[in-house]
Amino acid sequence: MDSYSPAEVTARTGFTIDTLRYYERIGLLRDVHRTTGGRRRFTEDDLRFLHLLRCLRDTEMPIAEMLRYVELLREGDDTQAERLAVLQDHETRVAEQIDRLRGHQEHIRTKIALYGAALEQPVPEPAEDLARV
Amino acid sequence: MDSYSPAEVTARTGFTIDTLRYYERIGLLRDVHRTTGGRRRFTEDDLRFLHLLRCLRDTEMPIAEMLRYVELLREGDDTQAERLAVLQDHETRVAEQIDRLRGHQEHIRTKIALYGAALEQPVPEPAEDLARV
DNA sequence: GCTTGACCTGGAGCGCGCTCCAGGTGGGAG
DNA sequence: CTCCCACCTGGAGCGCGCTCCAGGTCAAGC
Repeated sequence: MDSYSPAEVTARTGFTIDTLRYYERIGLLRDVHRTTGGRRRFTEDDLRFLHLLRCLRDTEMPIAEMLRYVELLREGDDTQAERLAVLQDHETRVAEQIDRLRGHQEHIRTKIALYGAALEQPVPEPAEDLARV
Repeated sequence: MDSYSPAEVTARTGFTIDTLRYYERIGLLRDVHRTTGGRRRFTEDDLRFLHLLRCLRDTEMPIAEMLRYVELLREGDDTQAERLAVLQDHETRVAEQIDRLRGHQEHIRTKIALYGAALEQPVPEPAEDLARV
């Protein structure tokens, strides 16, 4: 079968089993198959969807927005434009986030360079200045 | 005077006054000056330090690690190497973070492109597939 | 001198996103 | 058949980083 136990899914997606159950509880995962005994079986599609969730979570999309996305999915094909908009808005935020991070990275590197200089010739650079950049 | 009221600092750093008080409470800000009446007055150095804090927070440094950094600062000049190490470790994480974000951004863009294609010629691309990337 | 609004303190509360727990069940290995 | 471990449910708890509140004080402007 191309179906996966919770343990296999945790291995492949990095979500803990508790997180998978949580996502199902709040409606982020829907219609997860069960064995007759009630154990979850995840499909290939579930896995793909979980990879998308991981991508969105790792880029700081709030769960509420992911919920909105799955709600749109559930409503069918005529919500495609809205889903696209959700993703585009998010992509914009991710791009901004990357830019901001790069700026901050620059700042940190500057500070690192100052420390490097101070450690090489310790006397002339008053250490107090290091708190000032 | 080159000293600033809480309101001026919130305007210049983006921290709320509650956050400033919180940072002082937990020891992240130390020795903030007061007027005789007990109101805070922030110095130029405080501002510079707050900008560093903002940079570290925005790049996801946990507060516990920023506390370690200020503790090292407090301990004096012979902790410079350790402070440098803290910053270098962090810079590495920031770089990784940027790389990961770029990967995820690529994924999102791919998905956006799929939606774009589906919306332009709606028939041949089954909408269900959109959940699969 | 009075008003008014920014500011003070200590402490409680909150929102997010999980994470853990108790107590019980399913099902493959030996 | 038995064992044992992965899995189940509902619900409580947690860690982080603030954020808000009550009840009071300071000080600039009129």
